[in-house]
Amino acid sequence: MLKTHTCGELRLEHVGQRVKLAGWANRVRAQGGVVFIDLRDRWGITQAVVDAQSAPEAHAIAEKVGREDVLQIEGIVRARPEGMANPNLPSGAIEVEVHLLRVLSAAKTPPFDVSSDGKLDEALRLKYRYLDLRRQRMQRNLILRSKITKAIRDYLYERDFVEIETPILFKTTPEGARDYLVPSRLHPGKFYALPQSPQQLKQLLMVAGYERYFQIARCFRDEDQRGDRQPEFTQLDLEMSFVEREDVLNLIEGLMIHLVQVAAPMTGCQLVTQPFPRLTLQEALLRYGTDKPDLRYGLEIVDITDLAAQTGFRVFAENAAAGNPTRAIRIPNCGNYSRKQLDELSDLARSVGGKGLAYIALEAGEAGQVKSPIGRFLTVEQMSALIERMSAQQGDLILISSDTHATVCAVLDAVRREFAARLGLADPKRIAFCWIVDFPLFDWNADEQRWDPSHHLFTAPAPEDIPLLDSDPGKVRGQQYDLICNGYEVAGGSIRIHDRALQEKIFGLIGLDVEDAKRRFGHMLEAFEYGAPPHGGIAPGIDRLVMLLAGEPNIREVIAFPKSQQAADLMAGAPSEANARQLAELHIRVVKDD
RNA sequence: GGCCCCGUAGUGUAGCGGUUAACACGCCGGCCUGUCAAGCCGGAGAGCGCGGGUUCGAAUCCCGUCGGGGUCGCCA
Repeated sequence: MLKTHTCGELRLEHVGQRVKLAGWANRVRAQGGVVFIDLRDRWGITQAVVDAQSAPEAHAIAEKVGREDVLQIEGIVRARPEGMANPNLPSGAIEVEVHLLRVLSAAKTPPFDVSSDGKLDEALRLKYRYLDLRRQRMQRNLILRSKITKAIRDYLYERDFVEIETPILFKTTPEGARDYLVPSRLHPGKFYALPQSPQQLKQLLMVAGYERYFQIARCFRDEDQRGDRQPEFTQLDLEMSFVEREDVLNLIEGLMIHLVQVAAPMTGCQLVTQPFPRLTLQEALLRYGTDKPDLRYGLEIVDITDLAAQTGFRVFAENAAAGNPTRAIRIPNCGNYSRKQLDELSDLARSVGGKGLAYIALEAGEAGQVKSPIGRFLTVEQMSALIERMSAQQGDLILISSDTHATVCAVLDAVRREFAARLGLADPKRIAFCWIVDFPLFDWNADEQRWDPSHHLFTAPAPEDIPLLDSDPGKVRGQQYDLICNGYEVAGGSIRIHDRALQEKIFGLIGLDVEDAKRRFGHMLEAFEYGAPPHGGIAPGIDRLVMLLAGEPNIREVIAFPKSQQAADLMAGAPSEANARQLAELHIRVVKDD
């Protein structure tokens, strides 16, 4: 080894030892007769001291050392002189008196400062990702990710799960997200698809009798990017046989609590509540306006449809008559908002499809006025009933949306998140999980005049709702569950259909005829005829989970080599053109768009 | 595909119709034996992503385009 110790481990107890260290020059402070070099490796920073008197050769080299040069030093660990310790450095009580200094690899001046976590242009970070990854923030995040992955494996191996790999080259499934296709050289005109998730394969592993399977699986979806969505991402894919919903939820809840404990020493994250609250989808929409509520803060939605219906404000009355709701959120201590600020909130509402946002501002103080553009349509009694319903006090702001259920949800969800940000309510160190259950099995697709699966094709209906499949499919609940954390969906799963007849019935309802179904899923249907156990599973998104545990705002921060929003690798320059020979072998002709 | 924000020395920013295009860090040279965001002195380095237009005059205004980010659609 070129080093006897890491740059993070030397302490007072090592004083007097002869050591070899190697790493990068994090910062260099030349001070005439003595040069200080902060030597950095994955484990930390140790100060090397090169003295012109005692080590003239090393000193001559040290004077020319630049940032990010790769160095090896040999010397003696010594306590720093009285008053010279650096309390900001774990190794700050000691330093290494250098006798020998070697430059193992000189570095060009890097395009940005590797020794700090300061703000940088995203494109620059991605172009020089290997330098970005040297920075402390990214080192911490990737090491955290590794610890989380190991903790997941440990947890599941302890519970007798089997880790099994499934193919990356698989079959296209027209449902769901857009597939990434891989042309076949041996089969002209045919394509593999990269898996959107190993969904079918893990169910087949249940048919195969493994009973408890998991995989840290790479998944691919050719859809537009977001801060929490990359074209390739990693799921903990998991499936169990002979289980019911409770078994899966309990297993995962235990795992998540464990992962927070694993991450906490590195990131200071804290679990907000356990056991995890459970909300039905409907409840989540009514109270938070979204199927992925952030429970780190309140700002809950309150229904005021009955009160609004009685007022003289036409929008409220007409909506109530049409069966549409009016709901509101109380924002504490924002009753002094200016007209301009309130107008901006209407813009926010419009940006998510609303027509506007009514407000009642209760100015602070004894003499505080009630300001509201709809005030003149309400009697004094109606106004006070509304204020009471909202539990509002002087100084509060009430924001009201009246529209279709879906629009009211969208508007008040946006309002809620906006004020959480403005009021600093979403502390990234706090981790608030909740389960969402009781999803409808189908959504009505008005364009195609048919039912679409709201989760996926293999989700089992709630047993008591099976009769409704014939009479009222929209009312059938699926045995589906989502795990939400801090406003992000971090896992989704379900109990699956293991009965061929029921599966065929579902195919029928979503407009797949028998021939179609056989062509696409014949292997599944056939497998179900050979003794399929009842089974179910879930797939937590590891990128999102690590992002949240790390307190990061997007998943690029926890992925070593992420793609840009245009799904490009800015470092290597992917995607790139294939040459004529490659294309010919693959039986591909590229068509230029106009 | 729509909407919004950003693009100025190596980096982060300022400048928003007339400036020798500014500041900090970094870089180069010098001084310095206890620094640790070292300090002090001196210096080099951009014509403002790219293309076009408006104007006497454009980094500043307009159009297009490229790149990055956010968001709606999309993501079973």
